[in-house]
Amino acid sequence: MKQILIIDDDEKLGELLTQYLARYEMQAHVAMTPSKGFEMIKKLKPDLLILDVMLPEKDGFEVCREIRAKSSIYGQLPILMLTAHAEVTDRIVGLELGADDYLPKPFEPRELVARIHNILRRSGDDATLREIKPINGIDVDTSRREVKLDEVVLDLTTMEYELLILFMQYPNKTFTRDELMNRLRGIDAELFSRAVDTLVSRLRHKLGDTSKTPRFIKTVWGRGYTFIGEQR
Amino acid sequence: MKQILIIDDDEKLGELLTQYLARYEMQAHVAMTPSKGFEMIKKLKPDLLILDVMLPEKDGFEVCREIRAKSSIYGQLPILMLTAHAEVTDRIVGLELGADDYLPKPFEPRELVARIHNILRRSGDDATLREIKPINGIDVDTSRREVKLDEVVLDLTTMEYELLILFMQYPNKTFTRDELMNRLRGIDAELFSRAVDTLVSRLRHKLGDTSKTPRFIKTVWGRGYTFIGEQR
DNA sequence: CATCGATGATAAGTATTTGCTTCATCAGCT
DNA sequence: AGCTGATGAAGCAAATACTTATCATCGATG
Repeated sequence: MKQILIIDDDEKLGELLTQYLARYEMQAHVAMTPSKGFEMIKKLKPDLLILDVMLPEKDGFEVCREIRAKSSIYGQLPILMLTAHAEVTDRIVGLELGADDYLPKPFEPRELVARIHNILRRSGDDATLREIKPINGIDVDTSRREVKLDEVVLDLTTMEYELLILFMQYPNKTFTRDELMNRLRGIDAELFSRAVDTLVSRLRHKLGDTSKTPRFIKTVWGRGYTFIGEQR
Repeated sequence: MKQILIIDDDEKLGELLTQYLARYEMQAHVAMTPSKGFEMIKKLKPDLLILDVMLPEKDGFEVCREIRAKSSIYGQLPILMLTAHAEVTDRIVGLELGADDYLPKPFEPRELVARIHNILRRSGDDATLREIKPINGIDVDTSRREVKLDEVVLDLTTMEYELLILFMQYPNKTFTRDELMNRLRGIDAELFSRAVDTLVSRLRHKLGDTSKTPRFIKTVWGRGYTFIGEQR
C-alpha cells in the first residue's frame, strides 16, 4: 500500500484527505509542521509527499527546496504541492523548486488522486505502468495502454483496463468483490451494488469469455473472481 | 531518445535538470568537471552539450573553445552555454567561441527546453526535422515543413504541425492530454482547459477527420488520443 | 495602432461510460 | 426435484468525458 505523507497545518483537511485516500489504497499520514514532517519522512519513507505552501515555521517552498537539496538523504521523493491559488505555476513545478506537480486549492479530491497517480507513474512506481507478463493470449503494453488478445487489439474502457491489469498482476488469485471495489481506483459505487459484477461481465464480453467455460475470468461461487493464469 | 550532457559543478542543478528533461524525452547526464566532461563526450556521444560558464579547472569558455578547436574529434556537437548573468551575450554566441546559444541564470525550465529544441532543429537533428514515414496518406516533408494529405498540401499552424509530428512519430501510442501538453513546446494552458482538445479538433478538421469514424486520430475515452498507424 | 491569424477559455451540445435495476439462470443444498 | 441465495445479462439513467462553435486575448505584421 502506498504511503503518503501530508505536511499541512490544517487538521481538518488532513483528516479528510486521509480518509479519502484510504479508499484508493493509500495510507496517508499528516504532519502539522515542517520539522515534524522531516522527522516522519525519515521514519515512514513515504512514496509521495503532499506539501502545503502555507505552513508554520517555514513555507512549503522552503521545505521543498530543502528536500531536494538533501537528496542524498531523501532521495527523489516525489512532491505534490498545494498552492493557495492558481498563481506561481511554473515556478513550483519547474526546476527552481523541483516539485513534481502542484494543485491549486480548493481542489477536487478526484483531481488529487489523479495527480498522485500521475506522479507515481512518472516515477515508475505505479501499478498501471509495471510490466505485465503475457498470459494466456493476452498481451498488455502498459506504456501504450494497449491490450492485445491473440494479436488483436482490444478497445477497453478505463475501468475495464484497470480491472484487467489488476487481475493479470495476480493470476490465480481470487478477489472478492470488496477487494476489487477497493483496489480499482475511481470506482464509486454503493456498498451492496452489483457494479463489480457488471464490470466483470463487460470485460468478459470484450475478451470473448463466457462464465460457463471461462478461458480467463473464473467465477468463484460465493467468493468472487479469479483470473486464470495458465492452461493446464 | 536524445542524450544531453551537462557540464556543471552544481550537483543540485544537474539532478533537477536531469529530472526535468526526462519529461521531454531527453536523457541527461552530468559531468561535474571539464575533464570528466570530455571523457563523457567521447563515451556518450551526446546530441547536445549544456555547459556552465563557471567551472572548476577551466571555465566554460575555454571548454567550448577546445571542443570547437578539436572538431575532428568532437564534430559539430551543439553547445548551449549557461551564463551567470545576462552579460557577455555576443561573445559567447559569436564566432569567437562557437557556442550555439546561451541562457542566463536563473532561467525558466521551459525556456531551456525551448532553446534545446531550437538548437537541435538548427543542427538538423530535432524531432521536427527527423524524417517521418508517410502513414495512411499523410506525407510530411520536415525540411520544408510541408504536409501533404493524399497529395494535397495542407496549411497547418505551428501547433497543429507539431502535434501531427508528435503523433506520427509514435503511431498507435496513446497520449494523455497531460503528456501532449508537456511534449508540445509552447503550449501554455490553464490546468483544466480544453486546449489540447481544441487543438486536436482543429487538426482533425484540417485532416478532414471525424471523431466518430476516425481515419487518423482516435479518441481513447478516459485516457487521451491515439494516432492510427496502420489500418488493421 | 489597426488588422489578422493563432491559440486558449468557455460553454452548449453529444457521446460514452458506468452504476443500478430487474429478471432469468445457476450452484449448492436438502 | 425443489428451494434459496448468488450470479449473469440486458436495458436504463445519471455521471462523466469529449467535441466544437464562438469569443477573448495576444503577438506579429504592416
